[in-house]
Amino acid sequence: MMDLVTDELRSDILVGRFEPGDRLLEMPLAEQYECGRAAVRSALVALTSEGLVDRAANRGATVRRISVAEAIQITEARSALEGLIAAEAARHATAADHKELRSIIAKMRDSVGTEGAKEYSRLNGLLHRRLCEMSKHEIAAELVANLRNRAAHHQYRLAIMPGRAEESLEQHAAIVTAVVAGDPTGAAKAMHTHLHSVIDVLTRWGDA
Amino acid sequence: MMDLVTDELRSDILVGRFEPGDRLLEMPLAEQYECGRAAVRSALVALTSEGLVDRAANRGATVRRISVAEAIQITEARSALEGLIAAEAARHATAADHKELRSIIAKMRDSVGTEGAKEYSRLNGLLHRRLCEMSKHEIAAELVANLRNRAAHHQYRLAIMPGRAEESLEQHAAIVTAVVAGDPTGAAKAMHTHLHSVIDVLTRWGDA
DNA sequence: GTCAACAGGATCGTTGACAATCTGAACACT
DNA sequence: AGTGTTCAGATTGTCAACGATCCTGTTGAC
Repeated sequence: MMDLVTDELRSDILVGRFEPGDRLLEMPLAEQYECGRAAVRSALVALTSEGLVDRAANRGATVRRISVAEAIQITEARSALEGLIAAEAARHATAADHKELRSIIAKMRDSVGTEGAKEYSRLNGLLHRRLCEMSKHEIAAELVANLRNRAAHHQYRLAIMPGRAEESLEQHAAIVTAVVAGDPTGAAKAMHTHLHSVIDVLTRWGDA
Repeated sequence: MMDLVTDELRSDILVGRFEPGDRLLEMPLAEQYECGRAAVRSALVALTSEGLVDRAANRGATVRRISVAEAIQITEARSALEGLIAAEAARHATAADHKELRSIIAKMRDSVGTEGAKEYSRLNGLLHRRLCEMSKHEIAAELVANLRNRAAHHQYRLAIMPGRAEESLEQHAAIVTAVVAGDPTGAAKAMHTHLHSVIDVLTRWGDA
């Protein structure tokens, strides 16, 4: 029960059921998840370590608000780590993995014009997540997953930017091409250019 | 009191007061730190999120044991992140920072032949930590600090290897030279070669 | 009208006791 | 001897209540 509450609360924060700045009162959460205050406290401690929750002594917890400046730093760190992941994925990916990656890119290409940004965003997340798994680099994968969670809100705002999908599609395709070619340094470089283009958008966002 | 216990327990694990595999029973720890079981539980949850403690449901917590393979992955992730940090440090370091870095290198050079590996290891840690602070990159610095903690045990075994200090001294000097020169890509590269030499040692260690 | 002191409410932090679960050993059975 | 079973001990998970702390709105003096 204890770990379940942690997962549910994290999930509820990530999907926006709780927004940045919202207070996370122990008693109401205990009722909502049908558990005791102890389980909620445990979850809040864990999510604080993960950087998703702010906690002040005797003043309670809130959903952590990530500034644009922080989102940029998070993306910079992701760039460093996902470069490593892309390189390792290029080394370890199997033929079946190659097929799956190409299939994801194809679906992304389909969803660009037709459907809303939601499907493209889902495929985007799926691609990055599968690359993490293929890299067999558990440490880097865990850190990247955490960073992605922290900036989830900004990622979403970025995904619905007009024209953004077209731009990022080619970058994603370049990453997959390098991984399929078994080119570690090429894959890392492609990942860097992709995430640095994200940083560019965030920077312009911060100035405005 | 609650957060204090977390810090004390983490510190006790890092300095080896508890060794990998040791059980962390709630009741004895509560007596040792003169607090209630709740505070200990809270600390165990937090340290589990940090990767320092293993917890199995209803079976208690132990100090996490890091294999050589994991230590290698940790160092690879550090290489990616500290490359970023070295580059940012090269951008942001002030004249006073340059002076301090050169002073640390000088002290390292002194301690190589004369004193035991303990002083060199201390300066090594200090150098990396100061670079993290100078980079002004809080996100990367936090992640690196965590990774360093996770592999603390292996770092220590590595530090007392004969001849290791001489080899790593020149690598550290190269990093500082690039940072002082305000050369971000050079600093990142120097950091990469340094940490990849650490990975080499760990790899030979793993084979043996 | 402004500011400090104060009381009330809300919320967290801590404690102690109880329930649930796991571990290991003793024991019966084949 | 080997295997399955039962039971006691140890340890964690959960709960309810109490005390401590902080925020808010009000009161009163100046």
